[in-house]
Amino acid sequence: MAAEVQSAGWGRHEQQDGGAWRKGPWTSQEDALLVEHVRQHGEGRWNSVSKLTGLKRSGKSCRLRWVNYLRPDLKRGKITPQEESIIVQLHALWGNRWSTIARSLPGRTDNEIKNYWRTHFKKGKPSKNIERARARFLKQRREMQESQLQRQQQAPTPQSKDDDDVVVVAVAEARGSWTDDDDVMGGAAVAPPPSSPTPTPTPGREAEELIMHQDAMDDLMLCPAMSYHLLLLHGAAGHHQLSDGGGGGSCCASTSEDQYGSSEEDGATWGSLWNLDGVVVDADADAAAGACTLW
DNA sequence: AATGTAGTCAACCGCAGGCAT
DNA sequence: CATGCCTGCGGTTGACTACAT
Repeated sequence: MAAEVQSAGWGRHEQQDGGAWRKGPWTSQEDALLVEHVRQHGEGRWNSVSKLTGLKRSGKSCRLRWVNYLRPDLKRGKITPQEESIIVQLHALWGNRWSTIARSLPGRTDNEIKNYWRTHFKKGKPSKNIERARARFLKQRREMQESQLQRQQQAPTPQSKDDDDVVVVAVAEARGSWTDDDDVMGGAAVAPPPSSPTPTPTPGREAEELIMHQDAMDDLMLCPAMSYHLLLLHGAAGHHQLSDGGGGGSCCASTSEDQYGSSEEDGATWGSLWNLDGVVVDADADAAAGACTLW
């Protein structure tokens, strides 16, 4: 039922003025009309756009155009290696849930990410950067686990809970102080799993979910920035504090432009975090891992 | 310079879930 | 509770561009 109704739904207000919806590329005039409409009425109510603006576009088309092209917070330009790594790792975690992945990449649309994936990974091999990053993350995770083990052996803490559980809870608690808009990797790290699209879960609820998805959290450790957050929460990152970047809550919680724009110093921030180009995956990889200063 | 091929991107289509009535 | 509508998502397509031959 839904299918037929739905298709009809979007085209239902059909034929405004007896004519069919316009299709194909948008003109600048149409864009202007849509932008003006959103400016006045906000997002949503897409089906009313045609009535209010005279635009001969379906609500569905209007929404798509706005979301994928006209939104002011969209980031233009190529996907950066950092973003690429995030995409790959989140895809490994979530599969083709492009919208979920997109939420971890402010300024990028699901469509963009989807296209990028299809172009770069669908039929080909992952880039060198990705392979390097994967190798490094695996290695670093192993080292982390080893160091944790050592810590536990050397100085058993009064904590009754397993370390990983503590991390999970800490992440959930920290969530409260991070904003979705600002929090790039934080969003990624604590984004609800695919099966639980909770709009605004309470911290407690979220902690519960995260604990429930302990396996997923384990996978998340593959992502350097996510792991970084976890390390921060463990107090293992020295002077790097979550308060860095103000409300952002982390070194990588600045705005999208800040992160990937042309800024060199921001590039340095990411560089220190990801250090993709300098990573060597060989016998000296240990040193390379160390070169990732945040570890 | 012309042609073929691959890559990229915008847009469409169908489906499913949520919400209101 | 059932029905219909709205919105969002993922898959797919087609046009355009860049590059190779």
